[in-house]
Amino acid sequence: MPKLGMEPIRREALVKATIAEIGQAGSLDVTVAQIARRAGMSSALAHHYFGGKDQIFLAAMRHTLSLYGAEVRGALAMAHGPKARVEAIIRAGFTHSNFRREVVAAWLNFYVLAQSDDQARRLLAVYQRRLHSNLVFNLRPLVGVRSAEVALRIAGLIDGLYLREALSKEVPSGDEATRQVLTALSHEITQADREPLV
Amino acid sequence: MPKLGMEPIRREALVKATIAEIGQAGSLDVTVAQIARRAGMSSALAHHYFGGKDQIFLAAMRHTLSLYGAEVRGALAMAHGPKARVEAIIRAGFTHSNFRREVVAAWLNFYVLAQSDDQARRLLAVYQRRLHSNLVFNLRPLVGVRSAEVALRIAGLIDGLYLREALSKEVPSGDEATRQVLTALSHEITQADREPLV
DNA sequence: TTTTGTTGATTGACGAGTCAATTAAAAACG
DNA sequence: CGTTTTTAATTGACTCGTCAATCAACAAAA
Repeated sequence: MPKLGMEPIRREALVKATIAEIGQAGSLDVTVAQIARRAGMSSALAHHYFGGKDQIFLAAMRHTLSLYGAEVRGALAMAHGPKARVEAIIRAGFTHSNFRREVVAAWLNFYVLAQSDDQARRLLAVYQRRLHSNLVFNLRPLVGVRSAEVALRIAGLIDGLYLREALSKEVPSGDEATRQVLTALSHEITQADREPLV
Repeated sequence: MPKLGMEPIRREALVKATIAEIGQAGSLDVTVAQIARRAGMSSALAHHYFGGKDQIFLAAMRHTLSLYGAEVRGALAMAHGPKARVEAIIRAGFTHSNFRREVVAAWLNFYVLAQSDDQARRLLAVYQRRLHSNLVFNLRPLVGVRSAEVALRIAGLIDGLYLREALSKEVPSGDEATRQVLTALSHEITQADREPLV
């Protein structure tokens, strides 16, 4: 059986299975055996490749975050002008691939994990900072010095809508959430229009 | 030792200890023994009064939620006029007693629990609906028919800022968060001013 | 003597992590 | 080109620890 070069394949399968399992359970109370079974291998093999449960979770987290990061970068590359760029950032968060139930559940649980696990916390912090500075930078031409503050509110609203999605039983509607954030954004811009320099 | 009427005292101690323990651990991975020790009794007694771990968590949840509910009602009673009432609702969420690290951590974990536990989900849903309809009702005179939508954004922003607080290592600043939400609120109102009927 | 409070000890289940053993591909060798 | 050796892949069985839940027993108030 031993075909060479299985490692990357197994790792990927495990990462995917982890997300799926977390999504189904709705929590991190998921056994290595469950994950391994879903990925079509023994739990011993999962340990062999990842070393431990923590590592598996971390890998799944990195995967989710890097997927999100790629989506943001891709959208930014297409967009011209600050407003389009901000919109691109907002839209990326609610893309179909980022806004599926399982992925949202994974995010929520990563937040929880980040409260006790330092590596998880750092990982999340990196992505949060990246999102924030992306927003601040591109908001500057639109809302001036209020840019930092506006970025906080926009990012906060995005997080909040994510959270609500995690709870609702319906199929996630990224479009609706996007619309809400874009509306908030337009309010912020209008406001800047009224009081150009505060 | 057996003094009569210990039950309510023990229950309360356990509920408080549960919140504290969840806050410290940052997760629901907390043993009954830990909770009981913090509350100054044996784990057997905790089981005796609550029946099981789930019940203890649920009780802690109800406590947190009812505390929050009381705060909202109290603030609403004081406030006159729609704008003051909306502000009161917003402020209540970031009160010192509701915005301590442990309480925020508890909320976050309750969200997670609600994904898998139906009782928890229902409990949270009740409070979310209550908050929502409170907002909608009082926003009506301020923003007209957009009231439902605005309530969604305000509530979302509140949740989002909560979430961020759970992660940040600093001491929670309720004032700052309140300011952000109030600013968003004022944008919404201004907007309504411009386009009275959409 | 009944009721309420209380606990130490125990049970039973579950799950993370380890290990020795097995398979088969690949590489080294003559 | 056969043969031997190494190496990656893979797992079943096992260990060890933890923890929820139970129970029998004791203490003291009513």
